[in-house]
Amino acid sequence: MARASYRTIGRLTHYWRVLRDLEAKGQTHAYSHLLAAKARVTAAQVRRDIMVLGYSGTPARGYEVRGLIECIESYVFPASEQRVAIAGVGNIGLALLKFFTGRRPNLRIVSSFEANPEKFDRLIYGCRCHSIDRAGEVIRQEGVSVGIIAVPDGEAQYVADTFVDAGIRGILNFARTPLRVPAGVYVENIDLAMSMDRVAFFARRSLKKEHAASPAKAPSANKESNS
Amino acid sequence: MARASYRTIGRLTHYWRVLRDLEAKGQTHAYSHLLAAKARVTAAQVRRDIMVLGYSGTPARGYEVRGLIECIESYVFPASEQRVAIAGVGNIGLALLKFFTGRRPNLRIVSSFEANPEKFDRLIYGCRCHSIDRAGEVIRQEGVSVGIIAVPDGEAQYVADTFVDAGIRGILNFARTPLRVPAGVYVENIDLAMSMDRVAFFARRSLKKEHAASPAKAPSANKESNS
DNA sequence: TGCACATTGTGATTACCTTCACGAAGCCTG
DNA sequence: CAGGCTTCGTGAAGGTAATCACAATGTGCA
Repeated sequence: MARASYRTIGRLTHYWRVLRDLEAKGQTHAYSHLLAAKARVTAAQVRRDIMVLGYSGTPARGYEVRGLIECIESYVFPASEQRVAIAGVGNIGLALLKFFTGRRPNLRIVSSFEANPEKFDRLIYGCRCHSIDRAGEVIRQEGVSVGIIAVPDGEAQYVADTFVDAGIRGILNFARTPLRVPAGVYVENIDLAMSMDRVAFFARRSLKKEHAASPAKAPSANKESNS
Repeated sequence: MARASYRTIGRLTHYWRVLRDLEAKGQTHAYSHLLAAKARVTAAQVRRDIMVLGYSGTPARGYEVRGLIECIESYVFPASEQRVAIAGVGNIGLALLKFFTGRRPNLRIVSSFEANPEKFDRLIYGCRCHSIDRAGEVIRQEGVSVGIIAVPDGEAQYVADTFVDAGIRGILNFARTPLRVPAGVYVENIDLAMSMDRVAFFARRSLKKEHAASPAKAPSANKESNS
């Protein structure tokens, strides 16, 4: 049973969503073909991904929807509440806080941190805002293991260091700074400006190709945004 | 001169940023080593990426900062204003609108679309809000080539179809629906929930590894977020 | 002027995913 | 109960992107 890669984990959460839809529609079984079509991947890819779960379907019936859902849940989702903290409740940070609140199973943003004293101690979407200087203390106290960085680029490394020192092992980074973290700490970067530039670039290229009447092959629909 | 891949384009925009910083500090030349260190990639990677630009450095001096900046700009950034439209000015959409306004060179969000009539015709960050039903018309009129989708999942495909029909060739998709688009249209997906789940997963795995005292090898800091 | 050194540009290699393709296995039909 | 069909599980092959490693090149110094 191979170790799940970054991409595999992403797809598994996707299958999970598809399976929930199928279950809501009353489907009890699903073939890899069906999952593949709904998730826009190949059937072989689906089977490979499910392989890492150690879950088995049966030829002729495919995968049992309920069983597979539970298997994915126990594999990729936290068994008990996993706590998250967010640094920066500006423009993007606020939107993320609102977006994530109550949305992921067993994942909860419990604290936010800010440099701006005006926001200290306020409750924002049910989440207390602290000074970034108290981050270490609060994170340890609350048992936070995941951090979101949504602060200006220049402060990102400082926040990351604070996070790591306090025991955080996974960081979702929206700053454009590539973070330096010790081995074993997972960082996923989402660089909105980079993604925007890239989309604009390929849109232009596609238009050019059209003019040149060449078969217009863009890297096509898909990628995950990270740095 | 190889064709630039999705990842290469991303890194080039990153080098561009690094180079601008260097220029601001008065540096006139830079070695691939230096750029690599600042962008957290390998020197060979930097040289390969620069290769696709057709730009050459000199052994002994490395790359000329000013020249390389201009070369990257002319390669990845629009030569003249490229117009963007955004569908959905809810939580995330609004944050994006605010985030992107005036931030990228020659890239401007000129219109927004909504299903909610209350917002029609309002100006939001200098950008007029239209009914989604008028999207085709407005997009053609304004010459928009890039679209951002920040609507609820269920509406994403409809918006994408409208965008594509109107001539949009690149889409930045924040909905969790994998979009079906014709070949030649570039889609970059940013699935925030998926990224969050993934970070949480690898954070847990890292903690577990620590307990198991195995060498804790996470996929490590880096990835792009797309579907 | 010529030598020694550091860096570039790039063919070759490696690593990682994805896809192919096929043996094994369960179900349905007759 | 047996045959045929469809699907799963997975070793092998293929593709793409990153890394290695080295020849070529230009610089500064003696």
